[in-house]
Amino acid sequence: MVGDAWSALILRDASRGMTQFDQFRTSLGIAPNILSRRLKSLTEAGVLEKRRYSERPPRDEYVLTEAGREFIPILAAMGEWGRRYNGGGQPMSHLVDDTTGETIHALVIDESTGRPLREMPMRLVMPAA
Amino acid sequence: MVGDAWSALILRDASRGMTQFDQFRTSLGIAPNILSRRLKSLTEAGVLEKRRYSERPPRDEYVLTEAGREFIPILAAMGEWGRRYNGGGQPMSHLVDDTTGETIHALVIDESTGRPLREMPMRLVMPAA
DNA sequence: CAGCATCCGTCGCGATACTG
DNA sequence: CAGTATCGCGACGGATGCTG
Repeated sequence: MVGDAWSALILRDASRGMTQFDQFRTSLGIAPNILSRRLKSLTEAGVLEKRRYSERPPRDEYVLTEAGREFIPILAAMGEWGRRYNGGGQPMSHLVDDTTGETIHALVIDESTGRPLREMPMRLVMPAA
Repeated sequence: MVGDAWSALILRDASRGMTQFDQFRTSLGIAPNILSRRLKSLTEAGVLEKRRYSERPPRDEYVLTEAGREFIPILAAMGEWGRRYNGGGQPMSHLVDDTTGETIHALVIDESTGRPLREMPMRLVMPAA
């Protein structure tokens, strides 16, 4: 779903409250036809929802669905990883808690035990063929 | 890094202990030239390491680096997401704790507060231009 | 402001054949 | 077992122009 050059960035911007076509366009510097294509595919994938917020003139906005909102932490985890292993000491964007201002470090755990997945021995179980 | 059709699947298989060219090839049904290309790019990305384990005949194996191992939980989180929002009730592969047999549910939290990122108000801070 | 239509270049994948 | 060489195709991104 985000295996292309732009979709992940669009979702990131959407999580920051961006909703309009032109906001995405100017924020990302993406060609309008490409943005249109990606917004459509993200909508069809069920992570964005197109909503008409004005009839005259007709205006649509794109907002994250629940599935889309639930995907944002994964983007955050990818960001955390990139900062650690590909940052190279350069200053990079990062997340901060909007209430305390503290830097956020994304970590993937097992929900029931609370243990980091990184240190858990696990097995992938395939469905019955 | 995994924005193509195969790299994520290769890393997944590598996390299950797969190391050899032909293991990946038969497991995934990928064309050999493509596999070669992807193994090279993943190696250059620093998530796989090529190691010679036999001199005569020359044999190499591909093993996850620390960066590669640290990426696996992110794949797990993506799998969890897909199961929830794109599974459609169909039987899918899932992770189990290898010691207890319990099903693992990946969750992204903030490391210092322990709160799920999903329910945290956050802000993306850009580096100084 | 919010797109769609068209055309075009590039890159990644797939199939096949071949090598040490 | 572990790749390389070659070819064709499709998907994606980019530029440009047009519409309501």
